[in-house]
Amino acid sequence: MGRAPCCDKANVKKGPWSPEEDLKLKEYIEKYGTGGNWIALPQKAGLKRCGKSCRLRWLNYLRPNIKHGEFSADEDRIILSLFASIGSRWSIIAAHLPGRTDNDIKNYWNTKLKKKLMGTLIPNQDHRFIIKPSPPSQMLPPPSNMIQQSSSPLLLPNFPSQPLSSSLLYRENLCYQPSCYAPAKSPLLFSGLDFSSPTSSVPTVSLLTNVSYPMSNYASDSILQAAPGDFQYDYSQMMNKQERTHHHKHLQAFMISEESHHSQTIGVWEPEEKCNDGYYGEGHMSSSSSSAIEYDLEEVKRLIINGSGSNNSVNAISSFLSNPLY
DNA sequence: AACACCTTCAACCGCCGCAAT
DNA sequence: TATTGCGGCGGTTGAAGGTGT
Repeated sequence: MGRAPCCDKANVKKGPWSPEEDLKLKEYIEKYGTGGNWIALPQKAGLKRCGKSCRLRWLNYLRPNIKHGEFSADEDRIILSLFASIGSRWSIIAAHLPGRTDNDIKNYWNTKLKKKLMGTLIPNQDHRFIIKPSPPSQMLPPPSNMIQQSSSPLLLPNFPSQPLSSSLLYRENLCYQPSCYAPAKSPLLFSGLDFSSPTSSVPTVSLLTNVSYPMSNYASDSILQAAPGDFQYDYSQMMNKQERTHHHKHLQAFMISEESHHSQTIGVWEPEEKCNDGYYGEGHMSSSSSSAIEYDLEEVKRLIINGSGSNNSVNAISSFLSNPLY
């Protein structure tokens, strides 16, 4: 049996809202609130609209302190960083941008930001993409054990030749996703990476992500990783249990050492099923390594708070945004 | 000026999670 | 435990305006 419609489709108005309707809705909500029942609201407010439509209109347009207009560079940075971390979870991203709605950010991403990003990539003959190199003056010296030592652009395997759908990067678990946002000049980008090997056990470098998930098909199963300057999100707020179980069956935590530029295993998480508080964190580390992750996460937090120059996430996005080719 | 194509973004659609029953 | 209904979310659509030819 299908669900009953939330309203009588035949008797509700659709399409753009008139100023009169806006006024009615605004005045009603300011006077009585939503009453926790959007379905009943339109009738009470004298509107021939679906409750969902009223809710959307209020949240995206009428409610106080909505910010319209151009997105700032800072907002760009936040969106990019969060998208790299959590994908197209617009409501979560919107929560980090006061005055912006998820719809706004989604539209902005789909119409502008994504294109800016694509503008930094150059397709070559075999449908791979390369990152436009930054001017030499901005290049940092590469680490000694860097896989790609040349000054030529970094090759990204199998980058989709189709325009990116809003959630493709996340959903396809593209291991090179963070590099899309990173300027080629970042040494960490190259550290210990072998993007070309589907079976490589070397995790991707999580440049912009906080603690990234899920990990790629190219890396070994689901790998959770952190980079210096990254910070820990409570992913229990971002994924439901089913998702977590799916993505984190055999969790491993990695720390990318900025000094040595190679991956270093610092702990292995127990399978998610064993977790009972819905939080991926210290409590679930195997005992032999729990202190390691605790210390490192604290260190990571400290780096963020102190802004001690190791904040690769921020630096990478800043570099990306300040790249003259951007 | 007229037409075609492109871009933007408000609004809709359908699905999901969760609380109430 | 199963069902129902609502709020919330992300993906998609299509009208309107902009731009190019």
